[in-house]
Amino acid sequence: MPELPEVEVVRQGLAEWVTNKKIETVTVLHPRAIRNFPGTKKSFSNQLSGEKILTVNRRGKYMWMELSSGRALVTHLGMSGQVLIQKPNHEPENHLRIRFTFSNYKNEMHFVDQRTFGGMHIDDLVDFSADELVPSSVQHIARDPFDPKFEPDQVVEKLRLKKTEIKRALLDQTLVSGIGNIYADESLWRSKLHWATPTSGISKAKALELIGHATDVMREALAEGGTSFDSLYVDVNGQSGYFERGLSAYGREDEPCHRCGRLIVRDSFMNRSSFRCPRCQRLG
DNA sequence: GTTACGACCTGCGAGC
DNA sequence: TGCTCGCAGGTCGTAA
Repeated sequence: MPELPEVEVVRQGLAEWVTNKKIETVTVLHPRAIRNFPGTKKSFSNQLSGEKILTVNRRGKYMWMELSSGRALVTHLGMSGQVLIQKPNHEPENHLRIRFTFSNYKNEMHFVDQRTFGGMHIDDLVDFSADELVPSSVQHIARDPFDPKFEPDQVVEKLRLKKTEIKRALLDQTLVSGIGNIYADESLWRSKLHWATPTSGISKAKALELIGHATDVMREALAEGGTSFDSLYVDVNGQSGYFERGLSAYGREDEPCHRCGRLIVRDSFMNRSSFRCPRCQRLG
């Protein structure tokens, strides 16, 4: 599932291949892929045709391409989204949703999404802080740990004011962005915290340790090209990452804890799974 | 204002 | 073999 490291891998690939490329045609093959765009498929295509891609940026799991008109093409991969660079005669993917061609580049850009939780839309760029523009639809997203201006102290301060469970807070993209189910479980395992620990009961030092572990585990994953459980997560060239073998909790139900040997358990949490060591990560 | 929860969506695998 | 059902989970809207 694309979380911060996986989206960053895609962003880096896109920055390499589509910067300074001029969009010629845009074909929308599934309406849900542009559900956050207020216009029609045709107007989406018309608004993008002729635009030059200047930069490829990211905040948390949101990615956007800054366009020559001053607007942005915003992309969220959702659960199964991929942005692929393909040769012009490439067989269309089963779940190809949007196809882009360029006037000064022979290859195509394909937005592929099996579960259609992801999508693209066009947005205005607005001031976020000094010399920093973000799409208006991304304004509410907090800085992620890869952001040079990310301040762990501020996150910890806000986190400790919340009245909720620690994992729920980690997944709150308005508090700290980029963390999804996989890296939340890994950070909690490294910090020896149960997912249901109340945020109000966590010391400042422990909360800082947790944010530090979240940052570390996502940096390690980025260095390995991200985490892949299946063919749903790949980079722009269709290659999978290798961090799955670096995981200590997520997806390891009934396997021994790397620290104490007890078998990892799976709990149901927020209608999804949460993996933890029953000895290292006890509640209270 | 804050928190909790259901809905959205599709392919895959387990179970019958 | 073929069918049904549960599961995967990021985000948003709505209810409390």
